[in-house]
Amino acid sequence: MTPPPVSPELKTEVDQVLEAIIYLYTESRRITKELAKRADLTGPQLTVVKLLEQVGDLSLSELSDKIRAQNSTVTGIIDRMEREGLVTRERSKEDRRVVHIRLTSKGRALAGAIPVEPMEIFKGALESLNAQEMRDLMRIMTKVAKRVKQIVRRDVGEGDSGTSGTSQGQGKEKEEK
Amino acid sequence: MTPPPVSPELKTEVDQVLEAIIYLYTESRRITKELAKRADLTGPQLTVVKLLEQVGDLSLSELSDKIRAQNSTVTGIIDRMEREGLVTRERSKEDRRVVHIRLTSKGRALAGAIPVEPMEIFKGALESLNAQEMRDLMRIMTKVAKRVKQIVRRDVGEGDSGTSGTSQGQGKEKEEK
DNA sequence: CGCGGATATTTCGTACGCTAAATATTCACC
DNA sequence: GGTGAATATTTAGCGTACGAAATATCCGCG
Repeated sequence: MTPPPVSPELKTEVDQVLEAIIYLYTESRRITKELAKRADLTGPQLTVVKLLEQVGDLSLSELSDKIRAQNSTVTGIIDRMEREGLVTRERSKEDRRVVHIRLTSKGRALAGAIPVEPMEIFKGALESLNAQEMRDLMRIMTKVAKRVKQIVRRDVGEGDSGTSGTSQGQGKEKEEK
Repeated sequence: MTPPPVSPELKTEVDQVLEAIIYLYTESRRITKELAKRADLTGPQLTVVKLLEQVGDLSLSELSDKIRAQNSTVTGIIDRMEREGLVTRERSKEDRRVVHIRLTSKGRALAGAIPVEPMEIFKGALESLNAQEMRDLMRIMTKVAKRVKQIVRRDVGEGDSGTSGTSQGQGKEKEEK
């Protein structure tokens, strides 16, 4: 992680909610990692293996979409998985720009050995909510997400304008002694 | 990020909530990065600069706690910031193991030039909720977080043992093979 | 005093993750 | 039927992130 919180000293309601969100997110990554380690995989690799097991071969771009990462990132992940003999690359016959990623039998065996998707734990917790809470949560989260999108589009979208400061491109430092 | 979702084809309520959470989290990172870029900083660096501006000098360990990262990670971040003349390292006099991180005037100027903490945007969105929603959200998120902690402690905590099925507390999932 | 255990930070090695630029192909259109 | 815009993937460079091991100190205790 990194950018998020800054563990607040005095907590407002907002801070608490933020903290819960951050906790859940980081925890989901930790859990993925933990589960993955048992199979000598990394978090992203476990995700890929489980995904391919479920939906079959995918092109690298499709894979990137699914796991929400850039192509260049996935290239690296697949490189390492290929090196480990978990997947193979196969150039598409119809469109030779495309590469299909396929699980090897070793990769498939490994996927089978890992019982649940990491996210299941997370889901399990959400499912402990009753119907009413579930509805409320969904409605509220959706509202917040939408609101963030608005603010982002307005405030951050095309930045600058008055942002006078910021830019000390090269001013160079020479303050201290 | 990476481990999380796997963009679901059919979305249950749970999936939607998950997606909202993931969206909010990744968006908060994206925003931090975006704001940071205007000052020629990275996300974590902006976080550090803003933090030091507000609370003053911190030891490296204190800093790690605050931004929820490992010491070794923060060492790297501070290395680069020191190189850029944004902060200085000062060995503590009382305990020579400790290093105090201090903003330089350049770092301070930069911090001053950036108007809001990135998290403010996020908070702004949460604040658009009415009192009732806020209470609900806090209660629900806290409950979910607590539940995840339970499951984690039981299923993932100390690995192996009989954890064959990573079984969720509630019988739950057993749908797909 | 001197030793062993605890604590603070750094170093090392590996894996993401992103952007920008390079490559390789495909496709549309003249 | 060739050329330039689009698309798919890879390469290159930088900055996190983490765990484990190395370093340097500090501290309590005999």
